[in-house]
Amino acid sequence: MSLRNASLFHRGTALPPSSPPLDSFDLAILAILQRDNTTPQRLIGEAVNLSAPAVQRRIKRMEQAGVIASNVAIIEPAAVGQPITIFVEVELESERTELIDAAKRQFSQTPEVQQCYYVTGEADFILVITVADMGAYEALTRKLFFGNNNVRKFRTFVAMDRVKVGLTVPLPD
Amino acid sequence: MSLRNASLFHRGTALPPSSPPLDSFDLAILAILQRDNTTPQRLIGEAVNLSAPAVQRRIKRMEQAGVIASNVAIIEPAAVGQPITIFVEVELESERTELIDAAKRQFSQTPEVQQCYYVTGEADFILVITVADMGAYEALTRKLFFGNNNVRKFRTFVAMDRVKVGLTVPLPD
DNA sequence: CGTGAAAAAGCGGCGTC
DNA sequence: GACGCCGCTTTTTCACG
Repeated sequence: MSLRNASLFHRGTALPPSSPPLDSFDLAILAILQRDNTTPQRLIGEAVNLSAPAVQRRIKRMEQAGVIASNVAIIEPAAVGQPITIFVEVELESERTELIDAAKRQFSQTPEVQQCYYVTGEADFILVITVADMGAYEALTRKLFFGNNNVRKFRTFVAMDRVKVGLTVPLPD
Repeated sequence: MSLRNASLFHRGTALPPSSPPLDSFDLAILAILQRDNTTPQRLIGEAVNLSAPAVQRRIKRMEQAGVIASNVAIIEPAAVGQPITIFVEVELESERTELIDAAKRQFSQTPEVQQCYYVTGEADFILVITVADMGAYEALTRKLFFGNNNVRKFRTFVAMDRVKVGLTVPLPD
């Protein structure tokens, strides 16, 4: 694997170099927010033994530090007409930097591509895709893979069961 | 492309029966909330040409219907000591129902396993795992895979770049 | 669905340790 | 520097038309 200077931190959202470490209060707050970020600061304060303003200051600090990346509503894909989830392993012909970057760009711009990771191992990319039906997936493969002559091969895994939908990060005790 | 959604059935994750279909207002609201669910209802109302209480009623309805699965803070894994993301394809020896279910249970209960899908294709499961370092991953493989004699083999893909972190669902226009 | 009032939550300053 | 207590402002919530 030709590892160029791969910075694991991507996108300007890297953590500030000198961000103060998280204490147990911060972790307790995060544990609540990643389950339900509509929880009032008052209740969070009671749960962690802190006043509401203290909770508020910590949340704001963690947002600015990038610890909290965003606050979002999680939508059930089936409810908006995308009931099928598919994993795809993509292997490229060439791993030249420009071609890798071109692939990243194309995958990023495709709305059906929910997640795209550049990986080591026997594949170069792993994609998580949601579609309305297999016809839509077939059309997508034509555009993304067969229509791209830098794609050597790809393997498809259709999800039959979403056993665990991890949004939660395992927090230290 | 039809505006209305078609039938939405996907195994266990079915929606409550007879939930009213989503109209273009609902979709516009969802598009905002899945990007930032702290957006005031007043601003959402201005964006979609609706009053704040109307927005609020629609949001509540979609929450109860399961269209909005949850409201969460997205945490940067690196900030909480889990900078490494790994994909794993797992192939089982036997696909007997009890063994499949046992595997589902074990993966679900493992905190490092962020996502777990039961899939068709050349593998049976695909896992998304976050860990502090490769030592932690090696320990995990011993527990989950080498320590489980129903696991025939597994393939590891270490993420070098999170090109796209899709939480957003592609909404119809 | 919109209007308007009441309740609640978010937000900021100030004194204290 | 961080906390807690106080107000003020904004948002949420729930009548009713």
